[in-house]
Amino acid sequence: MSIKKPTTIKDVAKKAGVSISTVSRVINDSKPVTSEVKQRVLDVIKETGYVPNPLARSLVTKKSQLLGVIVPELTDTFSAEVLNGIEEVSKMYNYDILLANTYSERELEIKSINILRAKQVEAMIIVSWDIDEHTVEVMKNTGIPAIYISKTARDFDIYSVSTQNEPAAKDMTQYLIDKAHKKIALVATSHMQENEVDQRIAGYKVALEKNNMKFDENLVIHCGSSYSDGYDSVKNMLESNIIPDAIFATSDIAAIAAINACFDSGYNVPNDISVAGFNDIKLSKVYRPKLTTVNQPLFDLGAVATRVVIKMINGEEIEEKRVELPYSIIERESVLDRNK
Amino acid sequence: MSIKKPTTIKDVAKKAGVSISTVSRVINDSKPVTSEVKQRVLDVIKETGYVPNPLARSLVTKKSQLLGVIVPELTDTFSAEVLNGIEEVSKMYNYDILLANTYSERELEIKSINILRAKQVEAMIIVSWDIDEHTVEVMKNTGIPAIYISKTARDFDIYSVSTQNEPAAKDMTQYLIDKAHKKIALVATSHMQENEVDQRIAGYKVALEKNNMKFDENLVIHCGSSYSDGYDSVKNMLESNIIPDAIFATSDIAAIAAINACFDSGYNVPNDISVAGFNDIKLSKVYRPKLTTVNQPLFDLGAVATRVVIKMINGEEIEEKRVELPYSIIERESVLDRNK
DNA sequence: ATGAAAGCGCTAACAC
DNA sequence: GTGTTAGCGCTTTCAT
Repeated sequence: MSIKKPTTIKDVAKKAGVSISTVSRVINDSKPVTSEVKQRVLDVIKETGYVPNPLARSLVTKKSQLLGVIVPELTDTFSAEVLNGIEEVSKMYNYDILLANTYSERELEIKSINILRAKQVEAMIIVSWDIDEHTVEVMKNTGIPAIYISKTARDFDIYSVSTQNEPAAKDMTQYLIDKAHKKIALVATSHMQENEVDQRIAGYKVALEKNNMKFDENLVIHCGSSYSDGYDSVKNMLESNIIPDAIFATSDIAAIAAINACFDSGYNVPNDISVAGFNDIKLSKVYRPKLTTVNQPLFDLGAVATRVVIKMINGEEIEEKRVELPYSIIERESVLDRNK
Repeated sequence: MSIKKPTTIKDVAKKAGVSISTVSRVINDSKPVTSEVKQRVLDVIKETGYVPNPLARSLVTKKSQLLGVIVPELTDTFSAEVLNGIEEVSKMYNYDILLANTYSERELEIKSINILRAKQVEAMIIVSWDIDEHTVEVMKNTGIPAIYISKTARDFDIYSVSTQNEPAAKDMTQYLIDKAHKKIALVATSHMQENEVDQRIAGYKVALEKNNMKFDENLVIHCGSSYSDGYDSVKNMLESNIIPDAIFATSDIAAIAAINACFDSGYNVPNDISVAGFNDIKLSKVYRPKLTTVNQPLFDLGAVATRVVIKMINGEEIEEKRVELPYSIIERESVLDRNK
């Protein structure tokens, strides 16, 4: 490991026979410089491989070109894909990402905010299953621009990007009804609290009412978000002899768990029971039967959030505090049309 | 968005009626300070909510407390889990992660190195499917400590962490042989080049030889790493009437693709054909039949790499340049014991 | 158009 | 033990 002191602006200035201010002007294009001098400086820069030290620059400009990103879980498809979108756009705008992972723990969330703040990030993007009031408070107190990517964003007065959950759930339920399903169970997964899936449950209810189908509490299963939670819940339902002709799960993982539970209880999917999911994770295309599900533009969620946050940094006007991206229903194999 | 100028060391010094050096000493514990004075400073810090500006600190200490992490793909389970390990350990050591995603593109890889370097990261962790010579060269030229997480690491004179690929493949092949499989196909997926799976192929060969089974070129399928690549290849093989009694895929995704291809060609897994994978991604526990596969300690790969790299930063001696972590075979349902 | 100099917030000699 | 001061590498007035 050779210890090579990096070239500084001083070195360049000396080599080019100009003052450091001139060098600064050249690299920032901030003030006119005689083209001849400019060229000389540029040559020296190329020759020495000089790279301005962003730390020093940030110290004076107060612009770190850093975006803080807080995710609840890295290994989760949702986060990963959103992160992809964030990464792509921030790169376009020459921002870098400072990453923090919270495992959905409140304390870690707040700690992360403080760390990222200390690191001088210019803005934060917070991905959360379930936004916490205290966290929002802490975030607001920092005075740093922030945007949330979360289904629960509408419960707070914050900038956010999300998908339209209620209509999506309504449409999927309607889709199931259109395919002549009479007894539709809902597997409502929640990460932390109940309230976050409320919108999807609401959508489910709306569709039912619209079709004069009565809402049956027994057909609504609340469970955790893990695979095994979903599996056990559905297994239980089936064993209690509550046999729906369709199951709408509010996450793909739960939907897959439901499919497996059905099979293990002797029911075929989709012949006996149809199953629909939510999220369109990669796996849903691969699993057999291929999952009919609701697609959310995960990448775009991240991309849009990043654009908004960069606008905020630049002091630009934000049209709407809450952006909702469109969803779409992806028809695959796990739902059978029972009309025929 | 209230514009509040953050408290600086000066403000604290003034409020506490001491010099800034004393404040510095208190916050860094770098020199003894009378406990009474210390308390006074601490009080002011608490009162004002002062947080030292790491940028300014880094500028003088040349320690950014930043780790650069380069991954080939964020949405990939492998990267995500490794990243998890990196995140966890770096947090322990008070380092933050600057993230770059390369989509396995050489150019982006090099660009990322330069960006991260400019951002003053103290070390880099590079996750790569297939290490590129030029990239290694560029990296070495930066003089920044680096460690690679890659199967192809052994081809270079670099610090690396990986799993023991060859023995793992050998063992899995042996396992298949032990279960009385006579005709074992190998689906060798590669991300970019051929050479990276060589070790696994080698392991496969070794096991075959050891059991006096002859190596049959026709049973080795080379294909890309995507699901559909794997699916198509296996489908083709089956349609060419090459019917193995076991398929060993060098990735779980390929293994799942193989399972689906078998089913679609009318073969039952594991009754007609056994299938084994590699990686033990989350999905492999959930898929039906549950996948028998090789587990790699993904999280640990990241964790260990981070520890090593931090040691390097601190100028500590590194015992071995190449660390290889143990693997294990996870027996699930996709392989049948044909001895009975 | 260019240079000199101040200063961003902090650490680390160096004095006392 | 504590204060003074010189930078770290850069941008940005303010002169010239």
